[in-house]
Amino acid sequence: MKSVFTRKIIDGIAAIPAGKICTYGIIAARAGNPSGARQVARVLHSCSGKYRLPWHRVVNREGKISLSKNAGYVRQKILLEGEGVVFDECDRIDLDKYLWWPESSGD
DNA sequence: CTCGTGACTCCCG
DNA sequence: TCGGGAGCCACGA
Repeated sequence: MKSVFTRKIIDGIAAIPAGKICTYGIIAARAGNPSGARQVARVLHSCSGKYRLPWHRVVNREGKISLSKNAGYVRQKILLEGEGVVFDECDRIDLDKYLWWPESSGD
């Protein structure tokens, strides 16, 4: 862990249940930085190779995968499909159905 | 310590 | 409505 902010991001991602997804912005906001969506991505990159996080359950605001075909887009899609997540004709995920929200801890 | 970057997001044209 | 540009903030060198 580097900082609490990063830690919260990791914790938030790790808290995403299978078959569900979350967006960078939400995780960043829950971590304490609504504008830190990019940091989430950064953390993901770091954690994906260091920790064991469900990075594949994290998508952008449109519910789509931000990765490139040559990056890991295919792998992420496969992983999600393997968890029961389905993609629409636009390779998108139904945020209304699969978008999961971190625990508000009762706020 | 300073500079650069990035799996994003929002706003203006 | 679609497209491009700038902002954002933490982490690595």
